[in-house]
Amino acid sequence: MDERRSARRVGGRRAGRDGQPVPPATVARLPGYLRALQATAAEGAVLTSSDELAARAGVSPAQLRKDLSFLGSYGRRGVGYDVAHLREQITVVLGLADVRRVLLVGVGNLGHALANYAGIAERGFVLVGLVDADPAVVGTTVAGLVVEHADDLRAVVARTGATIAVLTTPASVAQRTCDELVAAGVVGILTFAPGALRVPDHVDVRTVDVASELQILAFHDRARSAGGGVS
Amino acid sequence: MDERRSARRVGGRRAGRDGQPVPPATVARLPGYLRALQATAAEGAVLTSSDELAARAGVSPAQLRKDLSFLGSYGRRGVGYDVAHLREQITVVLGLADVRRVLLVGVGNLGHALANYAGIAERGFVLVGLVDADPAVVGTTVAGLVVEHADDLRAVVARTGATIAVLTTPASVAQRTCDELVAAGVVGILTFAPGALRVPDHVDVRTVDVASELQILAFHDRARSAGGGVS
DNA sequence: TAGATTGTTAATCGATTAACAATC
DNA sequence: TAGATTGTTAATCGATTAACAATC
Repeated sequence: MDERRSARRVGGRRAGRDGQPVPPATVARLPGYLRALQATAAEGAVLTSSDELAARAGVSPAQLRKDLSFLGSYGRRGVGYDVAHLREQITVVLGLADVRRVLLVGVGNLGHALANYAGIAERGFVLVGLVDADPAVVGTTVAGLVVEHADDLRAVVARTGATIAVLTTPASVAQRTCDELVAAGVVGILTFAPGALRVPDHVDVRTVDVASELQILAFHDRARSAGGGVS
Repeated sequence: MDERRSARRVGGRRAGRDGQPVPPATVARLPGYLRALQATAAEGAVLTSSDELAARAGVSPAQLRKDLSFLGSYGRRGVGYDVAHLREQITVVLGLADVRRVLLVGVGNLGHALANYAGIAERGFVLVGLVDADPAVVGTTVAGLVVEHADDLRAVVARTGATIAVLTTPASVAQRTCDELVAAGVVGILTFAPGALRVPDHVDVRTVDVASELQILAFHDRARSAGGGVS
């Protein structure tokens, strides 16, 4: 086993260059750094600093340097970071060196919007399939793909080689669909259905719940107005 | 000033019943508990336990009890929690006792889908306005509301009394639109545009970045396949 | 009373921050 | 060399977990 090629795991967490695991909180910020670097590169800058990059990403310079230190030492003291090189390193760490294949399940209003969302393709992914249970939707073309039937989900995953799925079905069928995706071999699921999904340990779930986000905002809204007394 | 009615603040964080602040991590889980309680109530249960509720919400019973303890003591030892009462308490804490008015800015594919998303109304919010910069969209009716022009944003906020905004504009105009929302008096913003938004301290921002979520999933996907050697 | 289940405590764990030595 | 900026350390802070006394 070639240690330079293989990924070493430390306590179930992917190891960085030096064998240290990358903390989840750091992983969650890496996409923001990558995006900030792309903006910097677009302006033609060759070098950048933790100050500049942190400002763009909306974190503190200390936080940024700490995060990058988990990946390795990609900056030069007194100089800064090479934009192209750091961009490349983060791309590799995030697993975006190879394009990831994404399957979208549930082509309703939201699924339709996401299928046409350019940001997905721009940031390392290919949409390889669309699946829905509604006969009226199956067979139609959305974002250049023909929508296939939910009954064929397993075959679609096998044929397309999708490893990541976006789940935009009604909440009532989310868990069942999730189970089918897992059975088909998908290892990452981004769900927009409210409610917790149960998955085996080797599967990763991220949940976007719009109403929950609004409720969190409402908490602060209330905290703000309650003291002041708007009357 | 009546202490029983007014909200006390501790270090800028809203205080719970006993004056202790509610930790952000706890606040972020409250919507999940509320939803679990609604499901429990829908099944006709009058009492529930930390075990059952935690399982539904996808957290540990210890976590749930700890979280609820920040709000006060709403359970009975040896008995459990009264579903209706706990539901009411969390609703109040989250600031959902009064319906919150939401403005949606950017009626493209995604904005259109969100405007029609029933979950928003079901969970304590009213959509009170739609705004877009595209003359082809302004004047059309979406989700029962006539889309107004972005130039009138300030007037729309004033007229509708919206305190929370959903931002689904292109990334290029997100910061400018955000500034206008803040100037108009909005105190909570849920943005779907990638990239950090700068806002004053009294404004709360939550960001949903679909591509970032996928990239986080890609990290784990890579971690998984790199060790195993698929070929 | 006996059994069940909360609310709270203390211990552990992970994340953030600040400061500065290393080094370009 | 002098100035700049990283990478790392140590301190602080916040979140999670496990255990159990309180109490229904």
